[in-house]
Amino acid sequence: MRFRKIPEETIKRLPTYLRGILFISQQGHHNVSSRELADYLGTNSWQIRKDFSYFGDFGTPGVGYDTKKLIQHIKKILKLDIVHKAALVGVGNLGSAVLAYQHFDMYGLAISAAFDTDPVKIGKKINNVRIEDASKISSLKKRKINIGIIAVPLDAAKDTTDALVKAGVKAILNFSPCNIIVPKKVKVITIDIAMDLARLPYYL
Amino acid sequence: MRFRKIPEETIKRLPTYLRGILFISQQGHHNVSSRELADYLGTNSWQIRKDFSYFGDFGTPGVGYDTKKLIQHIKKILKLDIVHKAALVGVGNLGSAVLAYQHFDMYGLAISAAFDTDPVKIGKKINNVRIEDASKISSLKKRKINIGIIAVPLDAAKDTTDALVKAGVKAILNFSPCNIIVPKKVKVITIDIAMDLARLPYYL
DNA sequence: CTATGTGAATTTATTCACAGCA
DNA sequence: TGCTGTGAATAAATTCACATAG
Repeated sequence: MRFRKIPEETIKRLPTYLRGILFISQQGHHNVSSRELADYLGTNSWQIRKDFSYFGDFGTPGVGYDTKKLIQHIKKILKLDIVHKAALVGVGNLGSAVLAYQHFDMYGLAISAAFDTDPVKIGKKINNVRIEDASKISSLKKRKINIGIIAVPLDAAKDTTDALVKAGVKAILNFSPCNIIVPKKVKVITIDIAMDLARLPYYL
Repeated sequence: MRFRKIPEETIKRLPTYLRGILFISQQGHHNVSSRELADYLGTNSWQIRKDFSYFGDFGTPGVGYDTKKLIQHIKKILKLDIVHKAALVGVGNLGSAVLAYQHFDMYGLAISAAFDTDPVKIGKKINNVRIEDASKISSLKKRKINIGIIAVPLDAAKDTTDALVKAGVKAILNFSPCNIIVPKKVKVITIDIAMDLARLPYYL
């Protein structure tokens, strides 16, 4: 294996691969070929082999990949080998959905704090997470939580972003349909649901 | 202007551009330069000009783009110039969030049907949409609704997909963390929230 | 003089095709 | 023989640089 920088597009695909391999592993398979994984995920085998080739020789020609080893290695690359805590801001419909979402733990992710401004919600517990007053976002620094999830209404997005950045958050998942402005060292991934839905008619 | 195929990546950016131009237009500006739009959206001006160049000469050198014309034209390309009806399946936390989402109408999109299997939910109204029994998905064909949104739990995703396809749905927004299998003529866009969150630790 | 539109250059990603190993 | 790993070929997207138009 030759060392090379892992392309951004490969990084984007890794979580999907991880999901697929975890599933196949749970089915009791100790090995998986690039073809099998590709069929399961709806991709093609050469893409998978190329992607895997960026970070090591894991496969056995004629056999395939050791699922356990592969899971460990992908987790390591994505830094999912240690548990990360995330803080949710905005416990409305979308925020509640995120809190209740069942599929984070397999990636070593846990939402361990939630904030809202609504006095009715503050103090309540959802999925074992107590909702705190949004003014307490600053406490994230002490609690060593450096991932934030923004699920507040559009007009509160800017202030929420600023509060998270001030609290030392280094990565943000943003559900607001807007460009949030952060220092360069902070990574933002935006999921704009309306934008993806708006793209569908084009393909009709 | 020279005719060329619009690249897929350009199509993906168009809804964002549309959002930005709509905002700037609502502020009372009749013109916008590629630089202004780029600053607002957090991108760069040459990307915007290149993207726009694929579908016409809209700009006036020295001035910029006419916002009204640009909005109309982008809507036309994305086929958002006519109102599209979408059907939501699964009115849990996430489904409710999607139903309550305020940002669809500016794209000419309306969720006009909702389905669930829970008898407690069936018959209730959320955001003026009555929740119907999931067995009635087949009625979408008659109602000329050809966009589906899947917000059901993972184990119900396959059956829901099949029901939507059978009902003549031609485009699907899928929130389930799985590869749903559809005929080639059906377009699927998957939003896997856990996958995007799982990518964040990598950048820490 | 300002901002568009676009060829050309560059970078990045995908696909192919096959050598080489179990 | 079956499947990996990877150079090489191809395709696609981004970035630049500048001629051109108002």
